Amino acid sequence: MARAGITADRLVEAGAELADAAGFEQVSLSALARRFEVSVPSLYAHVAGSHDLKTRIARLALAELADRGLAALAGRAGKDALTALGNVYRDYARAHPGRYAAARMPLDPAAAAASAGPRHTEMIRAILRGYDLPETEQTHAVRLLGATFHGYVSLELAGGFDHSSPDSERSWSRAMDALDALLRHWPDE
Amino acid sequence: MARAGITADRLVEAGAELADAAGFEQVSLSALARRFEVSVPSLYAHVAGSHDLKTRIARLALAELADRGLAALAGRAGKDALTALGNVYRDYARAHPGRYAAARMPLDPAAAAASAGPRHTEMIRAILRGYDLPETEQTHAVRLLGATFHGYVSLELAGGFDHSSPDSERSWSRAMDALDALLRHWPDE
DNA sequence: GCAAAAACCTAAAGGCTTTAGGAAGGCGTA
DNA sequence: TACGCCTTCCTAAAGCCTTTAGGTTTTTGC
Repeated sequence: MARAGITADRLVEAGAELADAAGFEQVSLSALARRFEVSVPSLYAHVAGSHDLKTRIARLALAELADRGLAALAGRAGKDALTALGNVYRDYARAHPGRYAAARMPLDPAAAAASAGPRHTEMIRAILRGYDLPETEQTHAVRLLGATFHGYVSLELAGGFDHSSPDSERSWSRAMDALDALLRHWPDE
Repeated sequence: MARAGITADRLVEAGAELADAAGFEQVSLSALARRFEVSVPSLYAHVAGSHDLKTRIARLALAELADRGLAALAGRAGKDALTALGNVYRDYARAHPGRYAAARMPLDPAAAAASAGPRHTEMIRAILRGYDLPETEQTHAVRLLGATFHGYVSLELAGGFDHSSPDSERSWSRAMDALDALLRHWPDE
């Protein structure tokens, strides 16, 4: 019988597509085996199991997000940079909801360290260079920005802002205005 | 054989406890059947299935959160109220991680409308009364606050702030300072 | 006290993961 | 070219989960 030419990367890519189309929780070795017309145990030659596959999808998503973020930040500073990075997260989550969900999956310390996670922190730190925050406040601001980006995107994705006016587009724009204002007038300790 | 005296409420309560102890994704009819020493199909007399059970746990969590929020807001205004509500979310999530995860589960429109979700929006709106925001900006601010609370708590719960200094406690406190400052100096449209 | 409703049961089908062990395709080398 | 080995793929089987179907026992209420 002809070989299907499966590799770990092809599995992860197909898993990511499935996640975007049907939801991250629908990703299973069974579904991928059907997709590649191969028996389920065959997949164990390429990935160590279901958890391994999902972890790889998470790392793919984190890396894609970091790549896009870095590209968006190039040549921008201040509010321009802030908005650009925010839009990268938001647009990615809306275009690839399954991948975004994967990126939020808790990774064990080993996998987390090997992921693009730290690059995300770096990107937000880079934005802060356009504002005038004391060194001791940097980490607090990074956490607040990360939380707000993630929180907004995740609530919007869950449909929290559907069917209510004003539309989410406008709220997002005002959220960026607000974060910019906050960073320009960061409260004293 | 003696009856176990199972009711939907007891199932939901046990499910919530299991979620807090082992994680929301570990909640299953099988686990609860073992817990009550009853066969799995018996549970279908009380809940409509696994999804129904999880939805009920989500609604329980939303209601508990709203109750605590309301109690915390009584007699407070301004930054005091802001911090109090933020702490309710954060403390609840840390004390009941499984329930908190359940509360974040996407509900179908019918279940969402019957849940305590709208009360949460009301609570944040109440906080805004202590600040001077134009009517048209209220919804934007509600969304930003909700997103930031949820985002921070969810990142912290996922361990995002572990093993890095300064400690999360301090960042949280500064986040409350920052949100207060933001609401006092909300940027013009 | 008896009927009906409610709580519980076994049986069974179907989906998912994972391990064990066997067959076949393809590549490197003699 | 042909041999052998590694890798890819297979079937079989066990274990866990959900859900439906249909039967029995306990409890409740008239």
